[in-house]
Amino acid sequence: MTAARALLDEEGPGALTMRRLADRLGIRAPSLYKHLSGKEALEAAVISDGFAELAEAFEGAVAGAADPLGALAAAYRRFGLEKPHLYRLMTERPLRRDLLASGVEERAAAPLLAATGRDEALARAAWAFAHGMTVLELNGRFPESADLDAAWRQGLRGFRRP
Amino acid sequence: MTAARALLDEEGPGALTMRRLADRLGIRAPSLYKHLSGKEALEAAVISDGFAELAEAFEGAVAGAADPLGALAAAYRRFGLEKPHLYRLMTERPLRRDLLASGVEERAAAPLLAATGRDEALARAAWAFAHGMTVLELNGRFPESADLDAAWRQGLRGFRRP
DNA sequence: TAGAGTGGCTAACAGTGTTAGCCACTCTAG
DNA sequence: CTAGAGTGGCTAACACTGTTAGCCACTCTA
Repeated sequence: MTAARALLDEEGPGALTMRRLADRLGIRAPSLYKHLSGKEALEAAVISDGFAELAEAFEGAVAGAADPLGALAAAYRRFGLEKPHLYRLMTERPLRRDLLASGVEERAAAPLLAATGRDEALARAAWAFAHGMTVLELNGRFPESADLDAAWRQGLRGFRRP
Repeated sequence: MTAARALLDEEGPGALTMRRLADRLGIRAPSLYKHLSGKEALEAAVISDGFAELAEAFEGAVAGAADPLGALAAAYRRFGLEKPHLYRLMTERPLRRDLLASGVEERAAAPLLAATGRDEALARAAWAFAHGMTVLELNGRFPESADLDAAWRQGLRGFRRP
């Protein structure tokens, strides 16, 4: 399913089409259904990959970091900005967990939970903040002139001393 | 455009279709183009309405509130949960500001900016947190058992004392 | 009274996900 | 070695989507 991922990364979600994907594989669209149950399953496969990548980014970020929460936040933001289409696909809609590779969501969540000392409320609040900052930036909701680094610092300050 | 809004509220974004809207108005789809330039303009009109509603909710919430930030957060969450389709439409994608009713976005943003003492970084961080919490809840990303009130409290604590 | 503007209409196009049904190939069981 | 099943391609088609072209009737105004 690396073809699907390439399509998404290069041309955005509008290009992730059964026919476009089939084209890229030298096949006709209906033949895809011999391998996938449908578009939802295709997206779920891409999302599963995305979670694995995010987990790796997180694990790399916390390894030996003096400030794990800050490192996770930076890694999260970078992930969103570098792979915006994938990030949106992963977060935009309710997750079809039944179609997802098992354990992949938990693995991505683990480093944050560890960084907050297993304080679930704190972890959820920090995640919400990071997701909000990232998706609002991706969607161009902040003014061009906004100092987003300052907003990140401001937010993280509140999560660092429980 | 109250018909569009009804369609969205009652049946979700998948039902907000040019043909469905035309049906509801006793018209054929192409005739809509005599009044609107296309679907983007239709969505922008609905979004403009949404911003006005959100602004009213905010203005009502801060009026005489002892804790303006907490009141805004509660109003924000309530807005998202009560009108999930509208909320998603308003936040999910980059804004077509050129199609939006003028001033409506600023009006909705004003109460938060006031509540943070015009600290823009703080306002953006608080907004990102509230949006993250709301959209993650809407998308079913938190576990069923999660104590979201605790997460909201946890997050707001960090924004309250600058 | 002519002309312009308004707002409806049908027909059509290119695109979407998806299904039905057909056909060739390969692998395995007897 | 051959029969049968399974695999993985195919075309044709359906019901949708947003959108355009072109036509036609009505009303308002000069």
